[in-house]
Amino acid sequence: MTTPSAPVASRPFAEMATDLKDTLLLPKTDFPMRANLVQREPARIAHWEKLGLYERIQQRRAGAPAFVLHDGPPFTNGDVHIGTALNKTLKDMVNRYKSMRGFRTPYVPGWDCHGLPIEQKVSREVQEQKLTLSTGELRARCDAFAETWIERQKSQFKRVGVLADWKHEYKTKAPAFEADVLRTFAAFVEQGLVYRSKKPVYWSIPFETALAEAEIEYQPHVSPSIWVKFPVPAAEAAKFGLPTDKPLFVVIWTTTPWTIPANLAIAVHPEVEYAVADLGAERIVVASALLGSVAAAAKLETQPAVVKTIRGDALEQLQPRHPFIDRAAPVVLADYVTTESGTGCVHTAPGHGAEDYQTGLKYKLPIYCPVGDDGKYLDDGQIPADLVGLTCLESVEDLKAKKTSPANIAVLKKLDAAGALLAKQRYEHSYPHCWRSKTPIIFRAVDQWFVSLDKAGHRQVALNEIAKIASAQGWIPAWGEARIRGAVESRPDWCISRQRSWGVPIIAFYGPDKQAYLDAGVIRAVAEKIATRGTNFWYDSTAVQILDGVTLPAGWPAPADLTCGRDTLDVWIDSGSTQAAVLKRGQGGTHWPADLYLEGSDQHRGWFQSSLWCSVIASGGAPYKAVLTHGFIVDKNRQKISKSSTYQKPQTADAYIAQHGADVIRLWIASQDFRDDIPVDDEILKNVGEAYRLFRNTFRFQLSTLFDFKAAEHAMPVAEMDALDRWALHQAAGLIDECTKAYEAYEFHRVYQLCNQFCSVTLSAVYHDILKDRLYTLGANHRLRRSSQTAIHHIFRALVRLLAPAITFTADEAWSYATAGSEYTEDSVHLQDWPVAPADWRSPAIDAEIGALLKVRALVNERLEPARQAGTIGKSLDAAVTLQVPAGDALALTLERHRDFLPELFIVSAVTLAAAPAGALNATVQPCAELGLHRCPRCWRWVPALEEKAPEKPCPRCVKALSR
RNA sequence: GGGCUUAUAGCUCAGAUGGUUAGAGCACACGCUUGAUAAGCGUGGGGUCAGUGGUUCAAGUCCACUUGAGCCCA
Repeated sequence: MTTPSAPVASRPFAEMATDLKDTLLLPKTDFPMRANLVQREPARIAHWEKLGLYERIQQRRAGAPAFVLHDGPPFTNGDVHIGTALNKTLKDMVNRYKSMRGFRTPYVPGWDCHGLPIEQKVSREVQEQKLTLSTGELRARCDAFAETWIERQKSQFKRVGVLADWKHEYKTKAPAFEADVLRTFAAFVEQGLVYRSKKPVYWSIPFETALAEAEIEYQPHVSPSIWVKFPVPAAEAAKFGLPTDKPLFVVIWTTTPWTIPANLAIAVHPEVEYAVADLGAERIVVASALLGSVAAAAKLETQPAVVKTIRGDALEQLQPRHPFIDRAAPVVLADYVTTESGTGCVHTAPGHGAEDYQTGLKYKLPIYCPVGDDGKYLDDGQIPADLVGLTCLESVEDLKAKKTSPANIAVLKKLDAAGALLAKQRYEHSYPHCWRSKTPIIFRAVDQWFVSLDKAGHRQVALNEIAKIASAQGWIPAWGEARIRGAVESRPDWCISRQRSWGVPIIAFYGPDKQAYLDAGVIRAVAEKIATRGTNFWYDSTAVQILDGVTLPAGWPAPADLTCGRDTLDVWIDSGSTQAAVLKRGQGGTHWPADLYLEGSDQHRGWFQSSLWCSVIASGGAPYKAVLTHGFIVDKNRQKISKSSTYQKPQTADAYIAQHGADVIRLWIASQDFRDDIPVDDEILKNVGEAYRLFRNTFRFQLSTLFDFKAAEHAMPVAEMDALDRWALHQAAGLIDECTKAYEAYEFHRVYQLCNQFCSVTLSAVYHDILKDRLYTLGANHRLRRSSQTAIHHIFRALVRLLAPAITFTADEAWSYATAGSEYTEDSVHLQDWPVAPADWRSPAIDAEIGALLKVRALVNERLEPARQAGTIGKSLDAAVTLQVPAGDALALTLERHRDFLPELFIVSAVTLAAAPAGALNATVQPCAELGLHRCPRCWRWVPALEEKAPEKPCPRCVKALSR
């Protein structure tokens, strides 16, 4: 670090002595006007690291009550996005504010390392390199991938000025952390909440593996679409008041004939009108609106006559029969049924579709999936013998030959043979394909692990906790309560298993009969081993090795007969366990529950919820006392940036910082009401840049006017100070109050607005402008000058600290110049206490009086303007003002009392008070030059007479100043 | 389609419990200053408070609907 050399004594000596300007006490500082943030900030970060600023701040508050902001971990798969930087910066501002307020603020940053996006990225690389890796090898690559990004993100967070306990950071892939995730899982198991059931997933037949949404590609595909008749027994029809004199069928439409054997129901819309239509020999039920298209598909020559119409909800629990399997296909109701295509009667196979699954759960239908891992029909006693063993797969060869799958062909034949096929057509549509095999995927229910959320009353506990937090005003903004309440109330049982590799393995074992074995004690025992050896231990070992030394529960097969499960836990269990792995363990000096969680509003359904469930189940209560949320970054049209045409540049934090510097980005973050969407564009950042310069110049001006002021020597007791200075202190006290209130409410944008207004109006346009005359022209130790310097000194120290949480770099820089006289200091502004205005700063009487005078000043300024426009005066000092004052009222008395102060206040050369003829206040302006006044060459005021004896002929006041 | 939210000058924000001609800073225009100078000061223009309809003596502020936008879900 370099200290710039002082440029003070560099004037050419020829100008010295005789130059009156040199006799002025002009402002002087090394604090540069130009911030040069992009270049300079990294040096300050290095300075802070060398100091161990984070540790110093913690030491400074050792023993103080802690305020724990628990960090939600960013996902470690890319550069820090500007939105992520926004989140981290808000956290940093909260921590810095709280720490200055006197709290110990341990901040343990986290990293979310597991999950599909990383596994997929790594898998694609592996695929491109045509490698075949074991699960363990793949996981090692994922680990390395995450680690690389942790390091890069860390440096990017530091670059924005985030201060954190990087030494105690947590990573969800760390063995100790993974062990805690498993302990959370063990708590679920112990309470009997974990059960096994089926749920449909995307399934790749060639790879016999589940796929995630992100792993499927939509491609054009030709499917056989079929209209199938489900016979309604006459007795059933009669029950529902449907005609029984001809055979009656409910007609469904599907493009996946192979799912017909798994059909368990027919869904209709409760409010849609259905028609019983006469086809001559038989009658069919379809949605009235679709009768025409069904007739066309069936190639009927005449439009069938409608015998009867009936609303969908009146058909509920009608029991049509499956066309070729001996069971009913009950009519159920579902809102997703439309009359846009098909028949309005939707073939429902709960084991083969997402909506079908939901409906299945609602009607308590089995989640039936008669298709094996290999895509072939299983012999389960229900599947017709001639279908067993046929595959649903359309191989790449089939696709080339435009052939449909053997299963489809066989089902079509069976339907035809049963007389159930009303119509058949080629159907071209976009269909999901496996990204690796390029074959169509199927939707297929597989065994999953679920957590029951109602069994032990946890949902009620969670809802109670939500209410409790609400009654303590913990949801900020308040609507956060409704948001998370909705998520918690409507959440179905939690499916916690994933058929993935990059995650925490589910410690489950399978016997020879494929029976699953799960036990809390075993999970805990294995977690102990994983805590030291990492989860690869699970993948690299046999059940015998894993269970070595573990006492098995009664009824378990011998370890030699067990195999290890290959599912991993939903990553939301990882993130839901951070409160256990970090807060419960007091990592880095934290405590449970946290005082605050602070994330984007999407996390009501995400991390806030997963943390709540995990904490409620394992610990009986919420892991946070308050939850603060922010919105998302949008463009100037309030549209998400990804949709924006103007913003195609990279939206990384680094890209923004490289252009504006971290402090401008931080100030932008502080300037926005982050509870709503947060717009960013060049104009906004340009405006913030202006505000930044305003703050910087305010600091600079104040520093420069204090160049010869030493508080210990020159500071004046407030009671002895000049009225104007006491007015300024009163204003500053108000600013401190308001800003503190705003920080307490996390309304940083109010701080920004308040400080902006304070600096530009209260200080720059009024206070500082008026002060220049006395600061520059009076003797160094003049009472007024020292009085003003005392006020500036106090105001500066308050203002810098009020802004320190936001513009951390600049505040620290200004603080260093003020306290150490150089660019850097060890006693950083971030180690200081929050400013509190002493009682004697407040003087409402003075404030009211000066306030009244400032109103007159506004009038004077208005009257000055025409003269300036006319060219008769330039600066206001060139004018003499006559005030016409209504006699006898309060204002007249105030003006009279401050008569001698008025020229200084108005920054004019003379003020005369006169009685107002009309009874209203007015002001008239005359150029001093026309009044026979003389301009002092030193202070530029116009005075009745100059001191002719002095060589430079200054005014008497300046002569006095010079004589000191 | 559902849940939650949002809409005040070009930009960022104020506008308790409904009550005089809707405020501030920035930006903009026109000047001044050149002793905060890649700074500072003054004056000024600019808003049918997203739209429509209601309640009321009175609505940016309450109600309904519509439209745009965001997050989440389907």
